Amino acid sequence: MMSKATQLLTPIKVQDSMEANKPDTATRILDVAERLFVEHGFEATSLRMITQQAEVNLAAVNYHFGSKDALFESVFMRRIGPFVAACLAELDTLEQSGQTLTAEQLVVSFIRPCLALSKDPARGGALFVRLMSRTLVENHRLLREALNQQYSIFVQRYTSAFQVALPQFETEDIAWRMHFAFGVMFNAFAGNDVLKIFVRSQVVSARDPDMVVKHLVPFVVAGLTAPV
Amino acid sequence: MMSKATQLLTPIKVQDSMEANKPDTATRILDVAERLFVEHGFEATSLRMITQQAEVNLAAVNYHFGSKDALFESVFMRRIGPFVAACLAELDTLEQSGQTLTAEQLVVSFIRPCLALSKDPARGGALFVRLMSRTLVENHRLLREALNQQYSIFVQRYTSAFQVALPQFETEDIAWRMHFAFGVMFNAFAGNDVLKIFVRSQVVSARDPDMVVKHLVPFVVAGLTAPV
DNA sequence: GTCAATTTTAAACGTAAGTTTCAAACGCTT
DNA sequence: AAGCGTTTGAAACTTACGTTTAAAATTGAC
Repeated sequence: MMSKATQLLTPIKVQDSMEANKPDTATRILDVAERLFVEHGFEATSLRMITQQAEVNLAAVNYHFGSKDALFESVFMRRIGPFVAACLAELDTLEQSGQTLTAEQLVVSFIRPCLALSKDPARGGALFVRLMSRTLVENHRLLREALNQQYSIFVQRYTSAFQVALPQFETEDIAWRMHFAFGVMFNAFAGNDVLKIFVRSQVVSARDPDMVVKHLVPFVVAGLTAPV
Repeated sequence: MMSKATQLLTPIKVQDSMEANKPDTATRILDVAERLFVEHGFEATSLRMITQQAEVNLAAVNYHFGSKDALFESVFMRRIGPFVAACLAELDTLEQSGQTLTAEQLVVSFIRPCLALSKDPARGGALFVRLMSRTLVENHRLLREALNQQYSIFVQRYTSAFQVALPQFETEDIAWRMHFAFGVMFNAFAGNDVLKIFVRSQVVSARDPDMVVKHLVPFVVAGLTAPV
């Protein structure tokens, strides 16, 4: 699709050189929808906002994805697979090294993909972590139904790894520690600053990924390994 | 207001004895709106859902509160004042005791009001913590504008207290630690389980306040006091 | 008991939402 | 160049939203 202005100025062929690197309609919709869903939430983002910013026709969403719900699912699913794969690859590398794994190594194995994601605009940067955070508190149908449970391997692998790395804890304690640890890590990368409820800006660089990692690792590792 | 059935059966007076303990219209709207805003979010909650469940007329919201936006503000403001006051009262008690405060005491001074809130249905139970969590990630106008900054005293008091309790850290480190600590505490009480993104249910009792506290305190205190 | 102020009611308003339609335009194979 | 499946286009449709209106009911003070 071309913008109306471009269409008038370049009748036949020149548009190719000008817009060759422009992604196709479906991708453009996904990119814009991802950003708007993160910024405004699912309900507050209208298809008209998406299609206008993506410079596509309103009907394109229903043509390519079927519905607004299905669009959200596509936005989410485009990212989660590669992300989980990256974490599991980190775990594989660690476990194949043969050394006895520490909690810190496991934390870093999760943080490294988060950091890579945050620094790669081609994969949406930190948008996906923020999308997960929103999706969680918005309690989307997508999360309640079986669509996501295909990634239960993520939790299983980390649970097993932490049970080995923290043998002094019972299974239930491990679950609680992971609950807290992944909670604080996800929220840190999503830039969710609860203290903003009470004061304008507390941590100025809360969305600088390198700063997050620097301060996050000691906090999480200490929390994970603390005596019960 | 009476339900239609009641109206038919009890023409004049008996309704008083049957519905004497029923809160007035505005309170009923606030109670239902609080629950629905938490469950479905601001945008996905319609005034019709609220007024139907509250058994009041649709126009009652605009009559008593002015608009849907103003209703949300009223819902939020009804709870935040007493909550912040409770935390500050805990801090006052601690500081007046004269002893040198530990990070754990400060953590508990925040957790105790959260726990009291979670166990008191009359004040909405854990709903308000969940509402704060949603309000934060939904980035409400209410939080961006000056309405909330009247509670900056909350952050100031805790910052000062932690600077005394953790003298080995610089101001910026304290800010990061508080950022993480309050993040994990709020999310724990809100019952936000990020691992639910990947698997059905990890921590079964994640919304049992006593269990939360039991596991939360060691984690947070260790994270706060860990060496940089 | 009366009257004024407050509250509740039912209905309607204008707007914006997601979705559908169908013709036009495009891209590709032959 | 023709033909055909795919994609895009402009417009309309249905529905639900927040809000407003004005009459009716209720309440409280005198």
